[in-house]
Amino acid sequence: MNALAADLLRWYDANARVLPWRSNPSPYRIWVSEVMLQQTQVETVIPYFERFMQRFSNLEALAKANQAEVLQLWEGLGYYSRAHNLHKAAQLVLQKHEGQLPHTYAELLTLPGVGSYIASAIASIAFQQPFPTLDANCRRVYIRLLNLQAPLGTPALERKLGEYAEQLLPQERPGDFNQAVMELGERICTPKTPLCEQCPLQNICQAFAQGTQNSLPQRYAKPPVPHYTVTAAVITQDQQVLIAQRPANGLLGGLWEFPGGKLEPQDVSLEDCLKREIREELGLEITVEKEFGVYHHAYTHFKITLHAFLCTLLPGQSTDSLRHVRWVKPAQLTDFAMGKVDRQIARRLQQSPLPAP
DNA sequence: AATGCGTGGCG
DNA sequence: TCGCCAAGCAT
Repeated sequence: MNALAADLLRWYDANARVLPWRSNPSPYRIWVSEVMLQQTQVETVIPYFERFMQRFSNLEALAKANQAEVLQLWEGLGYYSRAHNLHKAAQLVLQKHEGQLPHTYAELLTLPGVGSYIASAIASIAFQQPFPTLDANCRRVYIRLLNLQAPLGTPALERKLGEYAEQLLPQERPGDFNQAVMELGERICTPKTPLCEQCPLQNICQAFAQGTQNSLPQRYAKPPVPHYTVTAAVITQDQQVLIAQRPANGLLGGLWEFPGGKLEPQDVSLEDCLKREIREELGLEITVEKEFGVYHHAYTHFKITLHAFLCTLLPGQSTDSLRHVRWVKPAQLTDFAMGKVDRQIARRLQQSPLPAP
């Protein structure tokens, strides 16, 4: 084993945190943890993982679950296609692999939601196979060790990182090595103000030697994010409110919301915007009664300011033919998975009585 | 291959 | 307050 791997594994053995997916590390638990950890930090994932495992303690339980319940347990974690893909993949494994997660990298890669990182992570951590992981932590650690100045994402850099990861990976304990690099990146070799004094690799780190660690890795500047004004309708009737389910794919796919949409140039007012959106999306005519809060939120690629309004249906309007809407009492809103803003609106509804008919 | 996809924590 | 960043994947 190379000296770097030996040093790092020694550090890991002495410092590795106790994490739920490290105790009782079944392939299923490791898989779920890796999907949840995608673009999401360890501290955020822990409570979600615990709840998920309590409800779906094995692959078969997950495969047989309702999609709605899976989504509900995922609410707040974001990137909801992960939940859809995980659920689909569990059903696929149950049908075609007799409930056993495949052992090979190539087979893992065919599962929906499993890409090169997660396939390597499962193969190495669950099945002790020598596949190097290359996530954001590993990239940062290797870029600093080698003092690489190229911006993230450039092909030459990616190739170099892949070769380096391959070269460092020990045949023994590949899964622990991968986790050690990631945990070093998360706790010591952090994006801002890394704790180089505590780093077991300080003496071989070229960025530390040059004093460049704080400016690595380099990135391309991100384009400015657009800001939209959005309206949402809280349509009430007989002490119930109308919610609508979003399309299965795309932003907040499959989640429930208070219907509405973006303010367009032709809208002369927020009220105008909301009436138009409800007409276009649901074919319903509404009366906009009263403001119900202003909400700010930042998604990955844009920001919104959302104006919610209490509304009522005009006489003669019916929702009977609409498949993706439900009338629910405020207390029931908890049963429907929602994004953050709509959940805030739902909570406010649960705290304030609806207007009397 | 460039872009869309959530949310929370941090400085 | 606000931009940055995170155990990436799909298309």
